[in-house]
Amino acid sequence: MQQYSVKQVAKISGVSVRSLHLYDEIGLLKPAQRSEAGYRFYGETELLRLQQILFFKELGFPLAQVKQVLEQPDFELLKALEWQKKAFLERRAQMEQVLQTIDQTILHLKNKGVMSNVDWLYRGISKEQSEAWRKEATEQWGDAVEKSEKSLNDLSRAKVEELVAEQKAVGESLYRMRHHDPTSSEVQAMLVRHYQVIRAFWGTTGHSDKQAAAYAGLGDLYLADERYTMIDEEPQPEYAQFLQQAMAYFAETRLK
Amino acid sequence: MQQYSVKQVAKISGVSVRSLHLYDEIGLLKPAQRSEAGYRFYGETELLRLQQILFFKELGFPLAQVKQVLEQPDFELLKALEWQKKAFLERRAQMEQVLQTIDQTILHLKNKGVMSNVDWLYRGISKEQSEAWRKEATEQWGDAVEKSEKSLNDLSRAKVEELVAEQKAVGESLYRMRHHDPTSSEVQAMLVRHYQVIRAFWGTTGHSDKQAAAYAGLGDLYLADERYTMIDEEPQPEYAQFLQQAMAYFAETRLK
DNA sequence: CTTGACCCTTACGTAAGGTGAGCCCTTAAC
DNA sequence: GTTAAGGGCTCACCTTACGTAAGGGTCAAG
Repeated sequence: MQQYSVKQVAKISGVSVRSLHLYDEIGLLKPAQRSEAGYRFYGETELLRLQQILFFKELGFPLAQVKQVLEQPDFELLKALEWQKKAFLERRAQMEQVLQTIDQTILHLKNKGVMSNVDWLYRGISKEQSEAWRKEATEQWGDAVEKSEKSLNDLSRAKVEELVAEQKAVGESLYRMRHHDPTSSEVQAMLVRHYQVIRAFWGTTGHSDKQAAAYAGLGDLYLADERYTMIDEEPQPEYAQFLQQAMAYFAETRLK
Repeated sequence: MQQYSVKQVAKISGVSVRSLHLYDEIGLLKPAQRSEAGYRFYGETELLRLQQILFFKELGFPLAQVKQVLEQPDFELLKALEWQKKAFLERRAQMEQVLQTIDQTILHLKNKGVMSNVDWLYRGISKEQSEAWRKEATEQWGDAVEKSEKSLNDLSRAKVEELVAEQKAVGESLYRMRHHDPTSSEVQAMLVRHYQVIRAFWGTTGHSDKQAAAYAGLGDLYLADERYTMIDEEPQPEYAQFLQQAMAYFAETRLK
């Protein structure tokens, strides 16, 4: 029967020698024999068991649970696996959102040159946290700007106030038009003003293609995150939908 | 100006008091003031910074890097974000695979009742590890069975040998037919034998619907993991494709 | 004046090892 | 016969981002 030293097992299995020591120590994987000098030697059986250990480790089980699972009959295993699957699905969903956040942040940064802290700050935060912020943000449009006022160091205070007022007015107008056709001329005309405001906040760099993408992206953002279109603490999904469509159309027809 | 105690900040932001202490200690987030008695008090500015911290933490940055990022200009941030995105995409891809593995394992367990250690053992293992195993598994069909022989305690040794031989023969026959139509009668006839062998290994429990699903699932597995259809260390993707199609057809027409 | 809710610091525990020191074993080369 | 290399062993401290006391100070209300 074949005997393998720690180094050999490490090489075969890809785990470190230290890990093997650890697994031995916690009784997860004991060597088949010890030489007189205390050297560990593993057989085929142990390699097989190591495979199982790595399998469950890869699934995200902590070592203690791996140990349990390998000692338990199949029934428990099944339950453990299904539990693990649920946890995995959750984590994946969360990752999806984080990825979106990263993408949008990158987009914003690229098209802005300078970070204004206006938008991205409030994204990708976990439920309770945003919950808390929501309470403080009674009025979406004005408040977000006000909060980030400090960081808009490239704009004068007067300019900021002007923009806030304009933003507010535009927002209200658009909201009143929420049942119009998003591609209609009156809506699109209002979007010109909206676009100007946004540009003023973001600075006006980059190629026009990129600007189009950025503006359309902002529309998607409104759709993806209800906080952007909340009015008096109430989310407005159809308004978000309307805005997104209008902005996409605007980007397509005016900015390309 | 508003002042917040640790407890209040914790409640607002959702982080623990301990974390705030830690962030203070490592200089990531210092309170605006300390009272005479040493009490920490945070202002709006600090809450804002905390939001940023949480944002990057959510993106998976270690605290040390968060600190760096918040001190660096935007340029570095952009690079960091894109780097992070790549890492994220990788992790997601890996998760996808693990999820598949879990699903298949669950399926196998459910349709088998008893775990045979034949298949699932060799799945979901990282590259280097499977690399090592691959070297030892010169002959896929026979070897995998031989290796798991010990655990097939419900089958006699003679029976196992018979099955191994049959499995081998069937596998070779199927391989020779790999350019035939997967739905042809000669292929499907051979699949009957294949199915018998598989059933013998797995035990024969469960509803026929489930058996159909399991058998088709095994076909998918052949397609998903080249190790199942390797011949002389060479992966055989078209053979895998052929097998998967043939088995899916078989499951659909004979097992439902 | 006491009670209870806060706050502080200090310090140990956690998971899964990485890294290194100090020392022993075995083997091949000189 | 010795020596150097390459393992191997144990012991023990380091890491991340906190959790969880322990032991003691502060502050407002009753």
